[in-house]
Amino acid sequence: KEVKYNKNNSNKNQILNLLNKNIKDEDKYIDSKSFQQLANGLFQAEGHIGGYFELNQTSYFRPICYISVNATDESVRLFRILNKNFDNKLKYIISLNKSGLYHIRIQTRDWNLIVNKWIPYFSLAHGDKLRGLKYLLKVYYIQYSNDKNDIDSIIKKLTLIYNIVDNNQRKISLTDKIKLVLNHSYPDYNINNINYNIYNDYLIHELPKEHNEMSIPFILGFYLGDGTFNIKIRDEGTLLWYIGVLRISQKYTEDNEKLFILISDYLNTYDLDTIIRPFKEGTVIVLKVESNQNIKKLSKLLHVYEEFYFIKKDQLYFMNKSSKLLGLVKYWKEGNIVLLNLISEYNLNYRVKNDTKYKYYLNKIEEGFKNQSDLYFLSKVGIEGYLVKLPIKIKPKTKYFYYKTYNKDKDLTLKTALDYRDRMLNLYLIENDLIKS
DNA sequence: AATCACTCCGTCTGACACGT
DNA sequence: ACGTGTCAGACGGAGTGATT
Repeated sequence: KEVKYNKNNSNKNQILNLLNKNIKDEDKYIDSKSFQQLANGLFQAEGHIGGYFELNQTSYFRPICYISVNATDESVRLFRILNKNFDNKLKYIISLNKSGLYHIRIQTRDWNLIVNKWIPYFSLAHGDKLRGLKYLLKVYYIQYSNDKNDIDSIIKKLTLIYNIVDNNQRKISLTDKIKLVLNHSYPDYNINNINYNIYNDYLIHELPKEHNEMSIPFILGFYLGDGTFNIKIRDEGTLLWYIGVLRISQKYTEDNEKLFILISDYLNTYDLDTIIRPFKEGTVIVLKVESNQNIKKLSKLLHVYEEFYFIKKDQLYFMNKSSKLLGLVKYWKEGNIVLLNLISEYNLNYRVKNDTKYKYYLNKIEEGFKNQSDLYFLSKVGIEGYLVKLPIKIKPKTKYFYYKTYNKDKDLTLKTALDYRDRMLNLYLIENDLIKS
């Protein structure tokens, strides 16, 4: 279980000390390219590029780049590895939120580090984040150029700054800021002469096509930031129905839609289907991996990067484990209960919140299977005996139990077949760490 | 399954302050 | 011009439940 840092078990200095420790030995062998892809995915989701002005009447801009997440032992581990890629020059900011949980920001406000390290490192980002980095670089070149104080440079720089974040919360509007700065440096200049349309041309409207690199670690990192996985329990008819769903939601923008299509196309090459849907009257766009088949495929792809589970460790183990049962428990009572227990244990969305609900589901399973035949996964073979065919991967795909082997005792034959079926299913649960032996 | 309505609180995005 | 500590209001979206 991942440990969350809250006001009862930690203070700021303790967390800071942990962050400043060296990375763990086993993390020293992490593939740096894969980790960079993962970090870029996380940056895509939780990263920020922005900054602020020192003074209202000047255009001197101070940048801020960061990634922020809840403070847990795993997010500390993640940030330590990330910071090692920056020669440990990134700073940490720790804050306590209202519910008593700590939050960490790994950030820099250092132009030098941003231009030489941050921007190159996060060049695998897409859409608005990539655009933001490109704008920030342009701002840097203007701010430190010889003609930085030219009217043209000032307006160009301010225009770029105001477009780094699509929903900026600046107190002064772009036109007011331009007026303030120009008024201060050029009191005689007639600000009514400014043609703002020209400066919009400095913005990048279409990102270059070379940035279409996609990878499983990037998707994993993106999921770590903005994704969620849960299993819905549908309670209709006589039996329960379990549906695994992984979702990543983003604010609806053209950039994000393109990114989702890129991810979707990439996952398609692994024969994995996704659904992209607008949500909340088109303000949000959601990428979903649904259906038990798709979840199983995704689970296998992600499992390769188990060392990168980080802040979604619990959720991803839950996904890996439950995907061993999704789709095959329909006629299998024990499997049904184990899956229900898993869902209850991980306490995720559509959680089995309280005992009453849990007991209700358990009872539903008991009742549901009363009406089902006990001869599931087993069929009669003419007048010769029985055949057991299990939904799991197993050495002989099917196993026969002939009457003649058991002295033509049909009841004994059936019992042996059933014992075999139950034993193998139970073994499957044990081997996949779904129950204790 | 899809969609809608509603609430709450956590994060996002700067902003301020002060030192050198 | 730049480093750094700390703060806060607004907005977004997670969570929830109901309906079709």
